[in-house]
Amino acid sequence: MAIELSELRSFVVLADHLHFGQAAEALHVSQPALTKQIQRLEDKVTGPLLIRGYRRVSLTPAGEILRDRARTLLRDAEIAEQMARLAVNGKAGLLRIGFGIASLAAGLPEILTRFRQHFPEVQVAMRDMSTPGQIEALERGDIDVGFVRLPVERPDLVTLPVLEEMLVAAVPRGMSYRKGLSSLRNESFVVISRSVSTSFFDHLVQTCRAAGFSPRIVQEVNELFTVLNLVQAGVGVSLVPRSANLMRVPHVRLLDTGVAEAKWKIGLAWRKRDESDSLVRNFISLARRPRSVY
Amino acid sequence: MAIELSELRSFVVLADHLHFGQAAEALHVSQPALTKQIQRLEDKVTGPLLIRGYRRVSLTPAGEILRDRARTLLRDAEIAEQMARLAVNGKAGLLRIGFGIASLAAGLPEILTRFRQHFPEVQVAMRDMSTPGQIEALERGDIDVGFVRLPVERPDLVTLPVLEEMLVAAVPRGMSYRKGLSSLRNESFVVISRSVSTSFFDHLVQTCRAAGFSPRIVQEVNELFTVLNLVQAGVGVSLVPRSANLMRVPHVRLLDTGVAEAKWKIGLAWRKRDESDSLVRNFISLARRPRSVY
DNA sequence: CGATAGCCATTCCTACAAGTTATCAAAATA
DNA sequence: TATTTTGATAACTTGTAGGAATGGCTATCG
Repeated sequence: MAIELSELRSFVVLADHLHFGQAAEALHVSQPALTKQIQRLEDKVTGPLLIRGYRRVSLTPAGEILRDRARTLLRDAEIAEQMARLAVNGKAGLLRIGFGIASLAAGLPEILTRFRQHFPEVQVAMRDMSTPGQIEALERGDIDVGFVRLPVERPDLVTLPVLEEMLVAAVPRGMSYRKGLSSLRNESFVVISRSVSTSFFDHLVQTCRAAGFSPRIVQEVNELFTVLNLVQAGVGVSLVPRSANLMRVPHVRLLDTGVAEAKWKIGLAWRKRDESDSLVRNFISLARRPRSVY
Repeated sequence: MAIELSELRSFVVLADHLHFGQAAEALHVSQPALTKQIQRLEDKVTGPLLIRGYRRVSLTPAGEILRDRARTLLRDAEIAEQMARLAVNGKAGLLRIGFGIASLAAGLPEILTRFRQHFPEVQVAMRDMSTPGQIEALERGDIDVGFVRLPVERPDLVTLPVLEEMLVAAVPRGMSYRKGLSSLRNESFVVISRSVSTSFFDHLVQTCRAAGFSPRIVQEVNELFTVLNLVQAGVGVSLVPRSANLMRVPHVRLLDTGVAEAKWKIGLAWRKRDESDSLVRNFISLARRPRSVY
């Protein structure tokens, strides 16, 4: 028979009181019960842990060693139980989140901040990847939730629309925009590289097409922030997510395209079989709750 | 109710097998018993640790966390039990040993070596102190055993003669020693400082007195080895423990004094109330066993 | 010195908790 | 639809941990 934690708990309390009666009271058991618990423990370690003297109980050297080890053991057990309890409630563990260009500027940072506040014990791993990349990563189990461009139609994935995003024209101050998007038909375009996000790039081209022209792309960069700065510098114009206004680059105006195709939905995606995973569930329900946008 | 190690043991085995029937068999219990154990555990952490699918049991994220923590916890518990078991048998713990000038050269190193071989888990702390210092340290509980000059007469201490030691004359090669110790009546003496060991110093003077003279002390040093080297260098002569021959300083002869007072007994001393301390008992019984001397 | 008090061990009994056997229920094959 | 696999449930049994009462040892006190 191996040692049980309850025995160690009793032993540690006894080691603190050095008095069977008082320790028993502290443990809410009768004194004979404690005596027998300690005897069991002493049987298991094949020797005495305490010296029972007249009105004086003291620890043997072995008892002192076990007391010290038992203390840390009990603390560790406490922590293990606590962590498991947090984990089953989705309050601890590891959540791997995929996100793309647009979602970063949009609601993601705020959702993340809120999630961190609610579940400080959860480790969050962020992975920057395109929507198709996220879908593949979800199916392969490399990430747990993704911020994807909707719609996603996969039998094993579930999605939840989180917000509607739209492309707006980013033009330097002073540039004419009388006729809406088509005003930019002859301008130079600075865009995020197609290799960074195929879908975003394609969507930009698509939107221009809807306005009746093909954008003349003169520069491709990797960051949305860079795009805006190049627009400010007069290198060209661009179409960016409306949420880019959060970046507040001066002298750059963000203007409605007036084109229906400019809009798209961003949503959360996760595995259907993770519906029961409380960590994922917690994240979803937090993202679902109303939040300030822009 | 708090978690018990037996529950964690069952859970870990189940997490390894991922099959209730097989895990139950491995644990030598029936399958329903295991099912209930796991249910208890899941109650305690307030949520599921396993997903029971058709022909497929798998761990929840919380289950994985608990499995990992449980494993280290069980290992630690194992170690704690093992250490306690060793400790009650006097095979682990801390033994503080006092020793003086003479005992170091005498049997101590060998006893120590043997003790280390038999009880490798026992930490040994050595403290260099005189016989009266050791007696006081024993009574104050600062050391557990001491190598002392006998006799010791204290009601709360027990002693065991270990070996008989005697002072021998240390003279440089070529010096006359025809008439025994009294040959040295007019020589210069190099001795160990009285502040290092009062009893040793006094014993040296006592021995000379028995030979009919008072030693003329020209130098006091702190180490026996230094004494021998000064003798070799011709600074003077001395009386040293016979066991000093182990140091084998060349050109120094160690010669019998022919004086009964030169002899004394070295013994082990320990607290009477430590008779039940298996660590001390083990050391004593090892010291008691026959050993090679010189 | 016998009486007393303090304190742990022992004994005996009860009750609950944990185990066993037998059976059920769900899900995927064949 | 019958069968197989596998975990959950039900009903019953038993081991054992805990409670109350008692015993026994030891130092102190009147």
